[in-house]
Amino acid sequence: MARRSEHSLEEIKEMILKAAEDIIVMDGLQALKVRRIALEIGYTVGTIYMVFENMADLIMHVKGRTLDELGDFLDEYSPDVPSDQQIVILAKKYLEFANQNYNLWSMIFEHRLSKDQAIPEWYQDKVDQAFVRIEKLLAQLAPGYEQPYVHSAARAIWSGVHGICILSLTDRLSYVEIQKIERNIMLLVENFIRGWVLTSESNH
Amino acid sequence: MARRSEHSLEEIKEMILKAAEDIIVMDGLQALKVRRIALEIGYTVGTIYMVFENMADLIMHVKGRTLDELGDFLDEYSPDVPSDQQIVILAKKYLEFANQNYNLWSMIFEHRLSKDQAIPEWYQDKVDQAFVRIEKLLAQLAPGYEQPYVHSAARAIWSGVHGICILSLTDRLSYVEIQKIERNIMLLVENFIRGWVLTSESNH
DNA sequence: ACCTGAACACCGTTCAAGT
DNA sequence: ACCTGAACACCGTTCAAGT
Repeated sequence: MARRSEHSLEEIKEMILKAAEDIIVMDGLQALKVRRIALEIGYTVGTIYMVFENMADLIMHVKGRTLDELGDFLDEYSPDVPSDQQIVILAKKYLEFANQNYNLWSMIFEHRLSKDQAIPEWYQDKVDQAFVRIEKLLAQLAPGYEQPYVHSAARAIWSGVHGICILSLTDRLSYVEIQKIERNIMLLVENFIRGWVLTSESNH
Repeated sequence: MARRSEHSLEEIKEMILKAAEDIIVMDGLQALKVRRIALEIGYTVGTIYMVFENMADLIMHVKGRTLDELGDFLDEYSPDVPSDQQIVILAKKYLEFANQNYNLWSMIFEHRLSKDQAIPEWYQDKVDQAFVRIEKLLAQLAPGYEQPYVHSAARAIWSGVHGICILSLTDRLSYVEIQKIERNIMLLVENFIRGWVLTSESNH
């Protein structure tokens, strides 16, 4: 025992994160235990505390990964359509990601760190990267509003899309059910934009 | 010890729920432990299992209570204002409740029961009572749309309001910060309604 | 019948001890 | 230096034993 050096610390860290993700995808966040991760990667519990401070730290890193994946997924949007349709497409992609990766996605919002623990800066950056990027994309599509107002509108409509997702989605829905949610998202986004553009025009 | 009969089972149940609520309000759901509840009500842990199946059962009852309180609070809305303003007022009241009772309110959405446990019927009824009532109120304000379409729109805009709340709120925000969130809610609701009424008019 | 509290299984975390 | 695994504190839940 001890001093195996079969894997570098970086490799072990990667193995742990991969194992944790697998467990969450299969059985949800509640099924994530140190001993199970240890078993899955062929090390003992102590090893996990070599590369992560504690469980909360490990979970934050899994959440960070999911945010990265979400960002990458949303970047694959197709820019060869009318502006107002792009928002709908982006919103649909968000729904698709949330549905396909439900246990990982919902974990981002379910898990709250205890009051004394501050949100790590690197994590907050990832949140910003994922969501502010969305807001920027939406803001590009805006008519001649003032910058801060555009930002608010983007944030409002995007929160709205997220609200529909979080209240509608459960573990794994059928295609028909997803289509219903898609229609609700379109309802919200299209009517909002229609009302918004209308106000813009009457201002000029 | 044993056979005290100082309180009826109903009284004990009430004491437990009250203690649990107090703990959650003060220190959040994570601070809720059987032993702490037992200490607070002056009984031992075994007693709690006389009136509740387990912790999950107890938590569901606390969530049910919060839903009742939320419903009562929203019923205090003032009907002596223009229809389109009523939605905004209702949405603002929702934000107010969520902010004032943050730990209880967020618990409704944070806590997920393990996969094997089904949602109790009485709890699902309370959810419907709280949220479908909102949807009905919103639906009343609608122009001459078809019934199912009105219902979808109500659900969409209400999910949107909830989305803004869930992404904006944290433990206890200042009055200024709450006002910012209020403005985002108004932005979403007012523009949605404007766009929606517009479509309605062009259909007739 | 009502309530206790020791006992159990399981959890995250630590750290002296091995190589 | 790297890794183990026993030990600790704490958790939810049970149930034989008291009155």
